[in-house]
Amino acid sequence: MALHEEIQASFYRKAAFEPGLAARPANGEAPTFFSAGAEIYAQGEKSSSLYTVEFGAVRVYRLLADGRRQISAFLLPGEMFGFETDTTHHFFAEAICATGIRIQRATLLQGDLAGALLPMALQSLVRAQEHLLVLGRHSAAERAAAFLLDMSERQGGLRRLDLQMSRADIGDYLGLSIETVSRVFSRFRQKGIIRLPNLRGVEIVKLQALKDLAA
Amino acid sequence: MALHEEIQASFYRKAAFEPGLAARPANGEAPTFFSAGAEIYAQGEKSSSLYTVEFGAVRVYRLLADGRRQISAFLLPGEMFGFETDTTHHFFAEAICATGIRIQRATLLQGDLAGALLPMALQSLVRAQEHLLVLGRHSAAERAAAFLLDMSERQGGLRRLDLQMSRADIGDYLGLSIETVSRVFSRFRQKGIIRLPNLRGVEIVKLQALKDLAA
DNA sequence: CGGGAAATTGACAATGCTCAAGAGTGGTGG
DNA sequence: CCACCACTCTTGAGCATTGTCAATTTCCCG
Repeated sequence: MALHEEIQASFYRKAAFEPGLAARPANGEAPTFFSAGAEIYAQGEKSSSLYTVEFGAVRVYRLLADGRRQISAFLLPGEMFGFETDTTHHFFAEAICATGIRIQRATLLQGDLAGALLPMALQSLVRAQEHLLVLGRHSAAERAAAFLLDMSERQGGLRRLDLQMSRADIGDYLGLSIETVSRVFSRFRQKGIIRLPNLRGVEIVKLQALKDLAA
Repeated sequence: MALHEEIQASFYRKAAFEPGLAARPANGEAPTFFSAGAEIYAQGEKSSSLYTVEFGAVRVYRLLADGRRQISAFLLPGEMFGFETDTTHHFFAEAICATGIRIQRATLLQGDLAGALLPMALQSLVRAQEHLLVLGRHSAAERAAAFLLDMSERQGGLRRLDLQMSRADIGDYLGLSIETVSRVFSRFRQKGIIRLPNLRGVEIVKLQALKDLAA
């Protein structure tokens, strides 16, 4: 059984006992499954849908010709992405780990739904603007602290984070090299601010220390 | 006669001869005038309006406790700003130079207008995401080139730019110090890519060279 | 267990920042 | 109208932070 099938099956098992988790959108579409690294859409592709993360995680990014990458957003369950001003995608979107995505065709989004969409778009805008401050005016340590706090808050203040994304992903999100990300995390660990129980896991020990750092 | 009154008077004088310039929005509201440096709104203020630049230029920014500033956007004539997810402003907005702003109360924006608003919000989102790439993964020279090209394109491809904003503004927009901005501009001038006819003016001489740099 | 990818760590280099001094502008008042 | 003055911009020198390159270790996952 392939990994994503395993996940899919476990999702449905869980859904059978937790009806809220399986709540369907008004149009009744079922989520589509993507395994780790799978492309959801590519830059230049025609855009005609909106995407909502059901479970898993997504990275949305742009590439430069020389291979530099900027991840503009990580999307967690419940979050929506794929807004475009025209009919073409200007970004790549990939599943970071086994991920379920609910896809809504844009044709269903005319009329009333445009109004419902505005808050989601504004949410993305606020996130992007917050991110601008981090990239423009924060040191490496401040960026890492802000990232950990953001990820924690977006998971309801959870202190044990399963980040899913690699150091390369984090670096390309924060505008840092993987080595710098690793060094900052190590320094945080040495100071007892966080623990790194496993490769992709982070536990926040001194929350206030992180908040002080995030400035 | 105070500066902004002078400006306002000159605007109306000009308007008398150029009806197009005095064109009023459908709701008939007249623009409000702000002199250079005047605050349009402040972080933490209650937000109940949307703003459209009629003439002049605006900077929207956030401040950190230690004085670091990140300008998230410059707004030029015809562009709209002030989108918020809740009823509080999360940014400061100031006039860069003598500026006219059309203010629309949010109460007028319920219903149908929400749909009309979405494209404007998405436009802001795209700009912010583009800006993320610049701040995260571009060198100082690439940032400056991207900035000049963006300003030029937003003015219809004009090659002689009157930037209005100071080096400090540009630095806080690009995540660079004023000295670095100045040095990069000087290097561009030495290479014959641009000319700097006066303090706030830039003339693009080798457009392609800038485009190559912007990567 | 073992292979391989990811992460960590170290040494060095480069980019951009800070501090400081000097030059150019443009606005203001005499 | 001109000269001054304050402010911004420019330029230089030294330094700090972060990036690059490389070696080593750790951690998964078969």
